[in-house]
Amino acid sequence: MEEQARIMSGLIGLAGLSQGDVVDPDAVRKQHSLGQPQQDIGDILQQIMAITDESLDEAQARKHALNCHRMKPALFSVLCEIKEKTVLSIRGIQEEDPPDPQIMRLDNMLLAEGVSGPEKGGASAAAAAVAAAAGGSPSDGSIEHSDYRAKLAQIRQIYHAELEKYEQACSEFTNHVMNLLREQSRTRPISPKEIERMVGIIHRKFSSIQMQLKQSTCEAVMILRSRFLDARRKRRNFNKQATEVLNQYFYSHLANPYPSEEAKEELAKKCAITVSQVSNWFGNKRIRYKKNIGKFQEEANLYAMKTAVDAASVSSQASQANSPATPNSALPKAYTSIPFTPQGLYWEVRSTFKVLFPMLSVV
DNA sequence: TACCATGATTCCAG
DNA sequence: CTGGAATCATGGTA
Repeated sequence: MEEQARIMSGLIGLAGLSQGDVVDPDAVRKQHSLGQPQQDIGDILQQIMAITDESLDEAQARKHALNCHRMKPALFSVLCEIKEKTVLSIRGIQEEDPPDPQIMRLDNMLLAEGVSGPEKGGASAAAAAVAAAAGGSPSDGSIEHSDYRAKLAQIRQIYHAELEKYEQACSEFTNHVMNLLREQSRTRPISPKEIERMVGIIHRKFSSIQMQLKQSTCEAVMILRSRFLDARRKRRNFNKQATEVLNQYFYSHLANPYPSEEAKEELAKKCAITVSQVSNWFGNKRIRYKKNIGKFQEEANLYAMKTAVDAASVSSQASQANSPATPNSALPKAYTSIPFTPQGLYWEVRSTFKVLFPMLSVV
């Protein structure tokens, strides 16, 4: 009975009433049984209205008295339980949402582009991917590639700086709210679960901001990429000297115009172009030569003559004891040591066929 | 401005 | 992965 009285007084205290107002629970019961609840409520209202007249010290003192009440924890835990069973459980249903597919998509893209993820591997992987798409090797070091890499690094830097800012703001805000709630939990019932839930809400809010950041970053990468690809399409004719070197090789290897990897590298170096450009050039040259051998005949003769002249000048410088000049002797060793490949054989047969039967161009 | 030349890209087969 | 073939897109020129 004594305990009950204490709880009652505590609750009344919470309602802002003075403990002296209702001291005896029996008296309360008596009043109720007498059928005077309206009078009772009137009193309580009166007392609530009177709170504003209380001094701050009085209110603080009452608050303190309440906080120190030994039944307070029990009361709060009951209230928390009720709260969870009602309000929070309703909200809880929509809590466990699966990871947003949109944000997963953005994350994957940022990772693939080398914006998020490990610094060096990611960035170089992206550069390599772009280089591969451009048909060049990552070590080409062409202006476009370095430009692309620099721009990507810039985007990456901004992204990480912003992300860090958001994370910091998020944790600061979370801490602030947690402290606030902890503080408030002394004066109103707040369960740890509720705090946790609140933190979750904050994180979700911040992650939506993060998603916006990720989205803009993806857009920036896309724009950069498209610009890069546009630039890639811009064709520049090789200079005269480069074309000469490539043609020289082509016509002096007409029987097997398939430069080895080393030969391609050598040619690339000589022409100041990439290995893939050499491959492209040979691919185009073979197909165009084959399509119209007649048209290229003059060019072929010209380069055959040039090669012969070069060879002659080289052989004249060499001693008589050296091996007799061949069309290839003026070329670097890598050029002359190409094995006769099956493609070469196929190429020769087809070319010969075309020379003999130009009218049968369908073959 | 039309036309051809040419480097690059794409698709496919081996 | 490489090369053939078709195609695209741009450069150069008459």
